[in-house]
Amino acid sequence: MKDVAQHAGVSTATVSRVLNGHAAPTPETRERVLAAIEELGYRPNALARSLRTTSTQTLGLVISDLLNPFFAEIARAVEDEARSHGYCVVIGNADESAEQEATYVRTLLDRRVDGLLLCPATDDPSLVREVSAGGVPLVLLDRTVRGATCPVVRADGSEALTALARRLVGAGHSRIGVIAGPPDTSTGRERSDVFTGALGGAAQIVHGDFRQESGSQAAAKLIDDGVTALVAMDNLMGLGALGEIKARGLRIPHDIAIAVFDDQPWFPLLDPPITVIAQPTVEMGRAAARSLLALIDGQQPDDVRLSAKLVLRGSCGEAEL
Amino acid sequence: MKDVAQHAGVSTATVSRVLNGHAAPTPETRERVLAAIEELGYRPNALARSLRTTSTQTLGLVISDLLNPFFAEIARAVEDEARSHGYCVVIGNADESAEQEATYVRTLLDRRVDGLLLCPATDDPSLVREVSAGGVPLVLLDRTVRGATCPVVRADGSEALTALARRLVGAGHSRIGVIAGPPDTSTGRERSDVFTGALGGAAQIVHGDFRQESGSQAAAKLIDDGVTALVAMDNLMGLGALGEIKARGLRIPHDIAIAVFDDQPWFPLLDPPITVIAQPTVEMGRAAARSLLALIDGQQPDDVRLSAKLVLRGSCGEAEL
DNA sequence: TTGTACGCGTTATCAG
DNA sequence: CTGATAACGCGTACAA
Repeated sequence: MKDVAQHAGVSTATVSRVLNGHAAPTPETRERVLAAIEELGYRPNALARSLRTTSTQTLGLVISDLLNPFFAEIARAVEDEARSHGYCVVIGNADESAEQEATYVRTLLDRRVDGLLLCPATDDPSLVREVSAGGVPLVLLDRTVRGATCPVVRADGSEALTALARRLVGAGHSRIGVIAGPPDTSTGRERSDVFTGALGGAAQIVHGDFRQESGSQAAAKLIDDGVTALVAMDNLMGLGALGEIKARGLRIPHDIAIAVFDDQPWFPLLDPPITVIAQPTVEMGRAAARSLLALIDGQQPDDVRLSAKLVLRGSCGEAEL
Repeated sequence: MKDVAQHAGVSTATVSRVLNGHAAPTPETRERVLAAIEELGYRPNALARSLRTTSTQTLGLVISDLLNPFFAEIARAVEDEARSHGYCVVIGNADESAEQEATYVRTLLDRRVDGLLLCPATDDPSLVREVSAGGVPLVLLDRTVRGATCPVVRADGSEALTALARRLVGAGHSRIGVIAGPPDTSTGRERSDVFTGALGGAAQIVHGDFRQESGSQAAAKLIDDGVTALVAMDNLMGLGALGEIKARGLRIPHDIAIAVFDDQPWFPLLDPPITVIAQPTVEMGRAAARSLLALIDGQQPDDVRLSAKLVLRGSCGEAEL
């Protein structure tokens, strides 16, 4: 910057003013500064700028698992929305580990992100408290924690899950297996609670960890137990369950019905296509980003609940109804 | 930091020394400082630290498309490797747009990442030159650019593609359709060049853009032209092609054979399972991170070429051979 | 071993 | 409209 100033025959202050679009500088000096910048290939140091302004124009996003397409979609939506407001997003991948999540959150805070978007790995509120204590704007995404005091953006699957339960019961299923998420996550508990509630308690539940492998194992256990329908509460566990079904040579929906929470582009390719509960991922990501930006702006955004939708495709025997 | 110093009855210099694990401070003063840090919940400002040390312990990764599982896997591998070396990764999503790619690269440079990993959207070398001119360590990943002078890490699909070509010809296919990537990307060109070369020129090529929609359109065109086999040079275009095949009610491999570049966890679930050319994504990501760290360390890492492997599953009529 | 003082690259205040 | 100058939070030579 000093070089640029010298080159243009002005002070660094003036260079700064040109850079920040202040009204002050004469068109003529502005021209000279711009020319010098161009010639020297000068680029301002964002670190120094942030140190001075205490604003990084950056949002932190800590997600549970980058390899889970559901979160990848959310990440992309967050990024789109943020960019359209002049913000950058730094993504941290917690890999469904509370420890790694905490590490990332602290790293992002140390780098002074202007706000934080968090998909909590567990419903333990301690990390959330830590962030709040630091006074950093925080929004929870997809999952919540016990006694959360910050805005939460998530999908509401109640209606869809209830409809699905009715559908399965109506199709004559009396032994239904639920492949649920971890009991210490809000989505892991709520989805299976709502579903089994609608079922009237006639379900068998196995908890997985939102990963493919756990879906296979849970499916194996439930099939051995004689269920005639399987509901996977996450796309990765659904993938695992489908693999187990295929490995056993079972036919869908004749031998076993299946539905999956989260839609994926390849579900319609299977035979029969898979019935799913689709979450509005893009809207969730965008809404979360907007809420966080509002919070940063000093406003008090409300919680957001977007509803998930049941998409019937045939894997629950819909065609036969 | 001043607060901590006061609280512990020392100078900020001593606090700094404790923070950075210098040998100097007495165990006793160290103890006091640590206590003060704990009590005040002090966290060092990474911005200020980086400004002073000119090192951010951060790697930039600009990828073509976060929603493409291939890149998501790479991103995760890069992150794992980087973290194990004490580095953090900032991911930028270029969305297959050269413009957005350039924006992200500049943003990352402005934030003074210690090095940059780039999956170039096109083979135009100008952006790469710009980075190199800035003296920032740079490694190209998956794709290269014309006249690249920096280390490149990528998969070599020649052997697998040649084997696939032989297989298809051996199975009696004489009209083979290739769904290639954009001609202005190295992977878009090379894969179809190698494949059609091995075929002896008897292929019809349609270029897509590494996205699902373009895969459907390309497949439609090629099927209309009467091909009996389809090879998609990327998993997303493969997804699109499979959708088009399903929509037309064609049977694989009887009516049409298909193979896809990139493996995906759901390919084995289809009936028949899809034959693929699998890239070593994890190793690519890790190798790229290692190369970049070596470069940052002042070494001169060589290019890395990992070989992709043909995985026969049945969608090219292997069972009938 | 510890403290003082300077500088990293910016922005903002205050004179002029 | 422009130019000194202080300050952002930290690391480090230098002196004590």
